[in-house]
Amino acid sequence: MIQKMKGTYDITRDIGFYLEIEKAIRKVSRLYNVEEIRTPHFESRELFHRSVGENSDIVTKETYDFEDRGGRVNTLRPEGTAGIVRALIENKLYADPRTPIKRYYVGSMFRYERPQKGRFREFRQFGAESFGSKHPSQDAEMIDYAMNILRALKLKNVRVHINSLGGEASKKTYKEALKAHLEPHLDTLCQECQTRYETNPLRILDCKKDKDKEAIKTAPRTLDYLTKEDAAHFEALKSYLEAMKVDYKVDHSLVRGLDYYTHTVFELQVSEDLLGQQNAICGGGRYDTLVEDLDGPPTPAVGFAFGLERLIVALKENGFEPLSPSLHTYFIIMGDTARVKAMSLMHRLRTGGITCDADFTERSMKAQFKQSAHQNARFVVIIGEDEVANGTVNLKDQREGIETSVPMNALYGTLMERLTRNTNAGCKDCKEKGES
RNA sequence: GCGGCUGUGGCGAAGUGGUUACCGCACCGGAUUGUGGCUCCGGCAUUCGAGGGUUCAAAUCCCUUCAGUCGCCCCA
Repeated sequence: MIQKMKGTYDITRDIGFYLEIEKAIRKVSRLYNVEEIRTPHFESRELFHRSVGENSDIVTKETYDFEDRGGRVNTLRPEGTAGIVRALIENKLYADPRTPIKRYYVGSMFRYERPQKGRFREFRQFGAESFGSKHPSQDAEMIDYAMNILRALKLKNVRVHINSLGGEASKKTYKEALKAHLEPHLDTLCQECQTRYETNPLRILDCKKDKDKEAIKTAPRTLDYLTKEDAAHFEALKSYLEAMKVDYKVDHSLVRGLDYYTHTVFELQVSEDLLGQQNAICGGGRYDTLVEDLDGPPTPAVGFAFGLERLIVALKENGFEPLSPSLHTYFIIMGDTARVKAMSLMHRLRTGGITCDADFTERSMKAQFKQSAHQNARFVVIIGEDEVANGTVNLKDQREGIETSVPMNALYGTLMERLTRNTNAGCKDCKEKGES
């Protein structure tokens, strides 16, 4: 038997979760005036090397690279931002008069990692980006937007962690201060951190291995090295968050693994007993130089990304139940001539917006009734030789248990009348129709 | 990349060398010749993740491999 590739999965029973999440995404994104964008699942390898960072874990050991028949070097996208930025530049979206340019995306990302709880090789992210504003209110709006997605899904107990790395100047002086501080303690750090000391010293801060070591505990904090302007940006962000009643926690160890972040970085975390070390369901931040680094015009930007698998684990723990599809009518068919009539009637009902299904396997009547129950059908329509002869069908209300004989040509009208009579007691589909 | 645990029908789950692989749920058929949910009866894996080996005999022992899961690293 051919099996799915390691770290991938088929969405079968959980499809309802994805549909509900996508629905919430569309609804909330509209409120923030954010449009969808869809970009390719693979890009040139160079794009990710230049954006995510040559020394990031993602690029050094996690990308799916392949050479195509034309000799081009492709990479399956490991994250969403790089492709969006490329599309922004290539399509000159920055020239759109409606600025900032705000776009969201939902789709698969790929990283070659050992799968575990909340982590897959093909996984799905929902993310959003805003291009063209360097104002802290834009950072705040993005955080509020992300939190509102969770509110729409009724997810509780989410903590917002924020920190600031500052702009280029702040980052540089901080990096020097950090290196100066760490130098005498270098030999106490883990092997990997000793390499990071040269390649990416910031990341030493959130190393789990060295977390409790003296050198890390006493390390300087990014916030203490911000320029006056950068510090003001962070303070303003906090006041906007407070204005929107977004609770946050300043987290000095939050530096994040992608090289392109500047100023604000943030994560939305659920408690560790749900997802262990994978408890960040959303991560994001500002990246003011990335567009320029990728040969676009200087454009400040801020964005975030959700891991949908992790979000679903959290939703399940919160008792979230996607709506299960319900069926208006199930046809129970006895005999070939009845089947012809039934097909005709179902076509008529469906044309008028009534959902129906029937048995297509010539099962016993008993089995067909069982099936109607499995399908959660509100009504059962019974049609056999007698009914065909009389031009009627038997209509049974499965909730009330009442069965009546209805002329075939009156079936649609009768069903419509009964389905819309008491919608609050009735089917979910009708309720939804009423809402929109 | 490293470590722990696991892999028996659609699902859950017994079985640790001996004959046709317990059982439960689900499913199908019948009792009830056209009315679900309850009850009763019957059916439903030549095969135990895959491949190889040991043995008179393997789901059970050995080797290899694949996959799942949890953790480390890191990340969404």
